[in-house]
Order: sequence, then structure tokens, then C-alpha cells
Amino acid sequence: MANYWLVKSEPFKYSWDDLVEEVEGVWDGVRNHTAKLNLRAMEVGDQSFFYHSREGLEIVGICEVSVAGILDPTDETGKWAAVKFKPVRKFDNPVTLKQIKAEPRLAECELVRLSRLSVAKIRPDEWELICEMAEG
DNA sequence: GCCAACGTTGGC
DNA sequence: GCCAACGTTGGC
Repeated sequence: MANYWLVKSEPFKYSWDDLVEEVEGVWDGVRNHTAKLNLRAMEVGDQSFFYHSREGLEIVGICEVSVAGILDPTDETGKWAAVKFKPVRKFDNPVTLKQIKAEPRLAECELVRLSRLSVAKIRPDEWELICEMAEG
């Protein structure tokens, strides 16, 4: 059962372009239990929005889980989860947080409701809608 | 730079 | 086990 996700990254730490350059990136450093549960629930082939937080404040593209269920290599305790992502496509028109907040049908999405959650789940209907918004 | 939201820590 | 204090995240 495939799911849709949204992962946040501060572009000055790790941006979309960094992921493209690396070809495959490890999503590590998550130290929040809700986010960890989401990481653990990811399966190979699941798609995720890539969101730039703090700067940009927009969904810049789509990436795909290439390796699921690994341990966070930056975590010595072995408690935290990670996955690997590959870039799928960059949006021609990034979808901004402003647009998302202005869209009533997205008022309940985790990005809006749980603004501090760095790995969020996206419902299929929300996924479709945001993809449409990115078509411009 | 400020502040709200949330998580964690530690005293009781 | 509760809750105040504190730290961090992230939008504005």
C-alpha cells in the first residue's frame, strides 16, 4: 500500500539541488517521534513532496523512496529511522505555503496543522490537488 | 528578531 | 504522574 509524504529540509542545509546532485540522498537527522513513525511507514516506491523550510517556503518537487527502513547513520543509539530518496521531478511552478494556506481543501493537511512536523503524511486527494497546483 | 507550537526535562 | 521551565522548530 503506497503512501504519499512530505519531507521538509532547510535549503541552506540540504536543498533539492543537493539531492539531485547526489542522485540518491539519505534522509537522516530526524529526532522527532511522530516523524520517525512516518519514516518507518515509508515503503520503496512511495512518493514524497520535497519542501523547503525556513527559506523558500515552497514545495519544489517530488522524490521517491529508493531504500526504506534503514537506521539513521548519524545516530549512535540505533533508535532513529531513516530512508533514502531519489529525485523524481522538479515542479515548474513550486507550490508555496501561502498557496497551500489559501486553499480551503488543504486546511487539514499536516503541513498546515502540524507546522513543526518535518516528515508528514499527505492524503491522496491532497497529493492530487498539490500536483495540479504545480502544473500552474 | 519575535513568538507560537510542540517536545523534553526535571522537581515535586 | 503532573506540570512548570526550558529548548527547538519554523512561520512571519
